[in-house]
Amino acid sequence: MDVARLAGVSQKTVSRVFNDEPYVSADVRRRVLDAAEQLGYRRNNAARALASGRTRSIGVVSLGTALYGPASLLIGVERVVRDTGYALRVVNTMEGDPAGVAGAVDSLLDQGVDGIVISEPIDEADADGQASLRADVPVLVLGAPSPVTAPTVLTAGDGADLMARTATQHLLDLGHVTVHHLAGPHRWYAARDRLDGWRTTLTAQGRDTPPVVEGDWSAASGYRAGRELAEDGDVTAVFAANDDMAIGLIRALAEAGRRVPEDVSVVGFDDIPVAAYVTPPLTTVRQPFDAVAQEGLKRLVHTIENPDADPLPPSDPPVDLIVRSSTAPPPCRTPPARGRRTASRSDGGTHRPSSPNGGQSTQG
Amino acid sequence: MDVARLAGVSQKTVSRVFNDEPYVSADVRRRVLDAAEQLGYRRNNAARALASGRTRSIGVVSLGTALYGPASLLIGVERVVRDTGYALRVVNTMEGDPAGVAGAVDSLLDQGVDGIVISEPIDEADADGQASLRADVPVLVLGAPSPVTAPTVLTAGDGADLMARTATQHLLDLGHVTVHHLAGPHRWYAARDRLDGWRTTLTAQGRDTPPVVEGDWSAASGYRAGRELAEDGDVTAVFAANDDMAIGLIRALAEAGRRVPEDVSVVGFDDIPVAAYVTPPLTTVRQPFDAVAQEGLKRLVHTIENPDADPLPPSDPPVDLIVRSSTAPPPCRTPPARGRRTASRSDGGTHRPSSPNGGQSTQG
DNA sequence: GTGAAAGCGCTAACAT
DNA sequence: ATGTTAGCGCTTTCAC
Repeated sequence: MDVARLAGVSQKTVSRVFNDEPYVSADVRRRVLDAAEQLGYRRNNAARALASGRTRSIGVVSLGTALYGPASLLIGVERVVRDTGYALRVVNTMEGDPAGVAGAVDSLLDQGVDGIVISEPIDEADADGQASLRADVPVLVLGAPSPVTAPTVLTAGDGADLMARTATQHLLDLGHVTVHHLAGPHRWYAARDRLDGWRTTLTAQGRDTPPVVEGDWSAASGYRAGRELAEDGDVTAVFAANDDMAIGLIRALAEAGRRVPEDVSVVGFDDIPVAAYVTPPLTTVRQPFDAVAQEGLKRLVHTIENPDADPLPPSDPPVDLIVRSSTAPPPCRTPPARGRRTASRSDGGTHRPSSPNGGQSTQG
Repeated sequence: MDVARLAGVSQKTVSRVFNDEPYVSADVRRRVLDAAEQLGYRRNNAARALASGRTRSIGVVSLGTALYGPASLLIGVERVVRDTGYALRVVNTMEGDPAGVAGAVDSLLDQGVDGIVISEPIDEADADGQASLRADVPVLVLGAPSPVTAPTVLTAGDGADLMARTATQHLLDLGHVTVHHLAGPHRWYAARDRLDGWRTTLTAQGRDTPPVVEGDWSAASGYRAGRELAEDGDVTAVFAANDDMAIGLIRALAEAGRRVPEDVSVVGFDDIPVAAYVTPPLTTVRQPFDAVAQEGLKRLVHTIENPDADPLPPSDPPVDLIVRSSTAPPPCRTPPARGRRTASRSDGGTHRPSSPNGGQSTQG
């Protein structure tokens, strides 16, 4: 190694300097650093990985979608991974991808990673996929438990259940007799979590559990669901599994002459950036993406670096319900004359004195 | 190597099989594959990289934001990179990050990548950063030219200019006397491109160039800008540099009693998923993220694998203006009685027979 | 068509 | 505090 020669020391000493190992005199350290600087030296990671058996990189399996949730989670993961000194390798899976998550994990294993993060897992199409999801490095599953075989399997961010309960409860507290649910695709753990939270809250209070309408996270699917729901005069409150669907839903409701929130209250999920600015400003649950990523990665890295120690215990992230203007008490039980609303026109309730930025926030 | 022993061949032959090199008999290939299968063998990438001097991975510097544009671009890049057989390393830069893009590039170089993609570059805070952005591998800059020093510097996706011209022209064609512009942060190349396109169109037709209002891409900033613009009775058309700002803008306009599109037309940029479902459905320009990523990466990989050949020539992506309901001809010059609209309420034009999904699309 | 030898640039283990 | 010796698992080069 040229740096060693230039600094007049052994290769091993250079290695020591760059790895911040003890037992290098200040003088030697300086000489090495200078020599390296002068030569524009940067240590070869491939050689390092080969010799040490560790790649110092973490792989993440992410959904190939610009949906706010998955994208935010990925960003959070990147930041934390980099802070811990690891590099990040990313592999996306598209929904319906034949190779799926198993294929993505495999490709990460091929590349060589010290740990794997599976973000927002969904069920694979074929049942036999179950067994094939195995890794020989620790795995962190974000958003839900998942059938993975690995030396250590960690879970974080599975708090959607509680958040969904909070959202549903908010509607109930407003006086609604029951709450309808516009769910995400059933294959998504995240969607099932939210659905469970909703159902749990309803049954715990002895309320009716109306049939679930399932969307695909898109505003378009929310719109379709909205047309359906608008038919049913009994619907006074809907909890949508994400904000995009809530927005589509509100539009369909408005077009059908059902005002939000006067006739129907809607709660979303995610708190996407435009949520405060649509009409009406959306009441929603903000997901703590960064906190989840941070907490999960901390435990994953701990496990990577202390394979024999006990894994760190999980900790629950906060629930953050943002109350804006899409929710209100239900309309009076003895409704005014049916002719009261004109069928062909609608508005989203902009007549309220509005301050979109705000919305009171409730920690729970 | 155990596989070699089990198959009764040399190490080199195993290598040949796994690299699809010629000159291996079908029989031997089978034996090797079987042995590998049996042993659960997967080749060690670190060793491969060390011996060959190529890491077969590409690094991408991305903005650490869930904004639709950057996120979509990243997804496109990942897909294409994986299709070409490379691995993807990701480093995010936050706006205002002291290390910035230069730091990100450096960390990628440290990790060892064969090429670098810089997505959506923005100006660094300090002027002296210019010189430090150098890499010893080919670089692809997505979205704009950028001062980078590297063996090869490629550019793709710098067509925002043309798209902005199309958007502005659409408004002019509708009969508006001039068009206001709600720009993105000036530090972003993408924002400047759009601004340039807007200005060019206006001056080319001898129109007035109203002062630019600058936002930060967020709906909140669009809302602020909207309050300002609503004061000015001359404003009949606004081209917003992204959809989020357009949505905030529309809300502010609505609150001020200015109807969209009857009083003011608004065009957005991006075509985010909810664009068709907000009120009114947004006319916007769809960005061809996938096409840009694909085209750019194809050229980058070509350069990586044929360092001495001439780089492939760039090709222009299509422009896709989606006309929905937020644009219309300007109000009559001799306006109807002022009392026609009730000041305290507003709607976004939902009275139109609406089909949010649609919107006619114009290839240009 | 196949194999032998050398070495990529590090780190691990053991000197000194 | 610093140096020596071995490899890590592959690809390269050249020989057969």
